[in-house]
Amino acid sequence: MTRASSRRPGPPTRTERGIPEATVARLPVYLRALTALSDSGIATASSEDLATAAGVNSAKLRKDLSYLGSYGTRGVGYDVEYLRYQIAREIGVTQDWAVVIVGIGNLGHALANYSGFGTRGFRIVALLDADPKLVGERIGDMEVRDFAELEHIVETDRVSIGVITTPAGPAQEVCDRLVAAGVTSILNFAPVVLSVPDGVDIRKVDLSIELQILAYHEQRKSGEVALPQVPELPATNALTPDLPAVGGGVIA
Amino acid sequence: MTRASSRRPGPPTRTERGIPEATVARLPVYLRALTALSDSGIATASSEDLATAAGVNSAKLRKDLSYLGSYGTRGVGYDVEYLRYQIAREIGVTQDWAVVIVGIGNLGHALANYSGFGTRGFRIVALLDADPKLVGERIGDMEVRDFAELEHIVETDRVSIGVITTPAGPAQEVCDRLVAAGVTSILNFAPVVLSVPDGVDIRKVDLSIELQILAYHEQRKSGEVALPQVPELPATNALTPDLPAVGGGVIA
DNA sequence: AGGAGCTTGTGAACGTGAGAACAAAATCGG
DNA sequence: CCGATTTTGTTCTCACGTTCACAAGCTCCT
Ligand SMILES: NC(=O)c1ccc[n+]([C@@H]2O[C@H](COP(=O)([O-])OP(=O)(O)OC[C@H]3O[C@@H](n4cnc5c(N)ncnc54)[C@H](O)[C@@H]3O)[C@@H](O)[C@H]2O)c1
Ligand SMILES: NC(=O)c1ccc[n+]([C@@H]2O[C@H](COP(=O)([O-])OP(=O)(O)OC[C@H]3O[C@@H](n4cnc5c(N)ncnc54)[C@H](O)[C@@H]3O)[C@@H](O)[C@H]2O)c1
Repeated sequence: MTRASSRRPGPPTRTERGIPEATVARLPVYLRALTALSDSGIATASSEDLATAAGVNSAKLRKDLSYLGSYGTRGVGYDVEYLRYQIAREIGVTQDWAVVIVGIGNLGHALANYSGFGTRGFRIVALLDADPKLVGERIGDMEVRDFAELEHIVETDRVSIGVITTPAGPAQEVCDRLVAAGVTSILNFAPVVLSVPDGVDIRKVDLSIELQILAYHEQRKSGEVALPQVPELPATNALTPDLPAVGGGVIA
Repeated sequence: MTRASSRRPGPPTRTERGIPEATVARLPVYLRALTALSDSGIATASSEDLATAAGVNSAKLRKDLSYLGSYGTRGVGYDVEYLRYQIAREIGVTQDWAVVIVGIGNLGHALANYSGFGTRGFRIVALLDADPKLVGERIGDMEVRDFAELEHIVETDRVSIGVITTPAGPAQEVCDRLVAAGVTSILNFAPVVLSVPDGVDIRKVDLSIELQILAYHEQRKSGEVALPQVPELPATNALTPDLPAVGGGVIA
């Protein structure tokens, strides 16, 4: 509340062309839905059609789109190609983004083999690993290179996005190197909380967390009322009594 | 406002032991942080310590934990082992959940090779694929089985969680089969919006979307004010003019 | 025993997000 | 040219989530 002139309750905030985060997260879904419609030869779609294709409700979709501008036509709907272009431009996928992947193990290999990135908006410019045995291996039309080349590659290819698929242990160190080299957006698959300086964006993908969230809901579907019995509180902060061993491990 | 007796502003809602969704999503993070602390030999931790380890602010952490009960000690903090057990119990990872993975391609292989699930709370009971060439292949101590065996396996092993790593095309069909077989929680990696009946939970992991969200923020870091020029609106809903080809493709 | 010092648990204020509802704008048929 | 019909863009309201701030409660020291 220090700036932003005189803000009354008003709309969500929308700081000078700033789009609400929840909306930003849905734009890629709309983009994909539009592409699907386009591929089906559909030229115009109503908010209802689009909302169905994107799995949201139509009021939300219209409000989301309204943050970008007025790209629809009342009584008609949206021109699929035109809207697709507008969203792509807003997200920034009209240009190509250079990406490096660090840690070419199980997951790194899968990502490297994946054609979905290359096709649209993202270009993988390097696969990096610290393991000398992996360096030089060919994956598709790329070759695994030594992690030491990071700084050089980032500078040469103007890399702004880094993907971390190393084990949890070295992830923070790798992250620091990426940031120092000039990478300002990071997608992290390692199950650790990474800390980055201001100005660097970080997102994480965490399988174990997703499964655990599902487990929570699953538990309450079946058990419903019958939750496992709670062991009595420890008398004081006594040195941990014998509780069943349970997980959520650091390695998980 | 139809039910729930007389709801005044009151607390978030907390429908009869129901924990807010945002909190549920963070509990696994706390669980991991506690395991890390435990492994470092730390027996007691304050909300501040825990919050730092989990990458959230301490007020939020305390409020989250308060939904589970009063497991801390004022002036002291939380007993690490005890809290870890309580969270694990609440999430439901004190028991093992049987999981099937459908679609053993690049990503399915990576998941199958991953030790992180098996270690705690989740047990992969089958790897399924429709491709006869893959059926029979060994991955670790498991063997790829025919997708046709799904129903049998789900029943025998009481599978409640399914992971979909097939291409987008067959994903809905696979999903329907899973649901029909009795699976009530699904983790989907295919870039499509799956529809499921009430009572089935679904979560998605979508790489392209994550990257596109990063791209959005990246674009506004660099360009800041200088956004690419907007082409003029189409006069009417004329058949789509010549816009640059852009992505977010269905395959992505 | 009593007070000083910490740290939890929670009430209250604030901000963000979702959805219902509707006026405004466009098309179309007569 | 007008009224019926369709569908957007937006307003209003309620629900949810986050953060602050502080009383209550615990430990330890004197
Ligand atoms: N494989 C999965 O399905 C899966 C699922 C969920 C999470 N994860 C997480 O993803 C990450 C990768 O998993 P994985 O199965 O591919 O592991 P992995 O062990 O197969 O591969 C890790 C790779 O990182 C490389 N590496 C290690 N230290 C490095 C460093 N300092 N610099 C550069 N490279 C380094 C290793 O040489 C190895 O090639 C892990 O953190 C894991 O927890 C994996
Ligand atoms: N590989 C990645 O890094 C990556 C990244 C992001 C998203 N994805 C998505 O994850 C999914 C899998 O990717 P992938 O690279 O492993 O693909 P893939 O083509 O390597 O593997 C797909 C597997 O699914 C099997 N399959 C096809 N139809 C099936 C059916 N009806 N029933 C059972 N099995 C069937 C195929 O035989 C194949 O083995 C895709 O939807 C992809 O878009 C993958």
